[in-house]
Amino acid sequence: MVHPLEETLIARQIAPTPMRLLVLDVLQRHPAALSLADVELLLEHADRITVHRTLKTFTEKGLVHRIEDGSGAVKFALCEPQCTPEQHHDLHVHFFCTRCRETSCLPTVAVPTIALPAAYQVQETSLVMKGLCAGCAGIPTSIS
Amino acid sequence: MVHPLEETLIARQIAPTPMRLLVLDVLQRHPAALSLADVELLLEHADRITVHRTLKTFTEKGLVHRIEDGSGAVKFALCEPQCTPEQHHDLHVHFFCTRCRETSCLPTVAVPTIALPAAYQVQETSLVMKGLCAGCAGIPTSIS
DNA sequence: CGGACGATGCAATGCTATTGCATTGTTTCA
DNA sequence: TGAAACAATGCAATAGCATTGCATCGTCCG
Repeated sequence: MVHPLEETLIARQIAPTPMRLLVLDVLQRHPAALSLADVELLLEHADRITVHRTLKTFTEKGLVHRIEDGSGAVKFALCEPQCTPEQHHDLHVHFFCTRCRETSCLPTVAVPTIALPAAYQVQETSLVMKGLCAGCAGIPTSIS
Repeated sequence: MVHPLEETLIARQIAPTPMRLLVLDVLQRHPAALSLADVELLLEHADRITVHRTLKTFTEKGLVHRIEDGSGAVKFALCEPQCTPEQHHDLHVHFFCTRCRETSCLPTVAVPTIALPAAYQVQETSLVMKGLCAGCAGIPTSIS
């Protein structure tokens, strides 16, 4: 029987190499969006460049989407199953916690339709909210 | 009579040095948001670090706001008069043109109120739309 | 006049993303 | 089976933006 992780990659036409399975596994286990450095740390012995190219491949194949949360580093999170390489369905809000610096997807909060002057052709909308996440909101300010 | 540019700085409690007046002048003349490198180029003989610190000061004093448009470089644009250092009123949509790579503020397009689960404490909302701007939309794809 | 303070500018550094190139591993086909 | 063809990997090196350290300069104030 083929491993579920392998099936996920094959469904996206990505060759299921060991490294890619490891990266996918990390992404699936982690609820928050991960930066390149995050993945590198979580995998211990992984090469930074290989992880970088793996995430690039994943993005091009529509398996993950990029999130620019203003932290300086681009983060990555798994897409919904219906995403395609041409059209990322990451039309949900992303939340960046200024305390724990974690970025999470809020799949239940849709990005509203916004009307622009007719001359504009919109290809993509990115909506990032910043503040305190559910876990950090109740904790008084302190150095973690 | 005090120069209008000086008045703007003094109103924000920023000492009106020549360099700051130059940077402010560039920002006022330019309709699109400018990156650090943009300002540096437009001022020819300005030092990159000084411009950087000038923009940092302007941001802290509530004169300009930072825009992360995903181009890799942070861009800056003048705030509305009612902005304060504590609360930036940049609650308008920003538009990043993927063709001319210019980022512009759309003051007339407000960011809609978005309800999050109660546990979240929102401090800031950033909404960037990407596509073709009014000027580039009519031009057929070509290498500029 | 002289000290204090802020602003400026040069040099150097850190961090993230990215490319070049050689090696490894796997698939394909004769 | 064996060898070419191709993709994936990993080390080294580079590029670009942001940032800090430190010395200098200029101005304001006592």
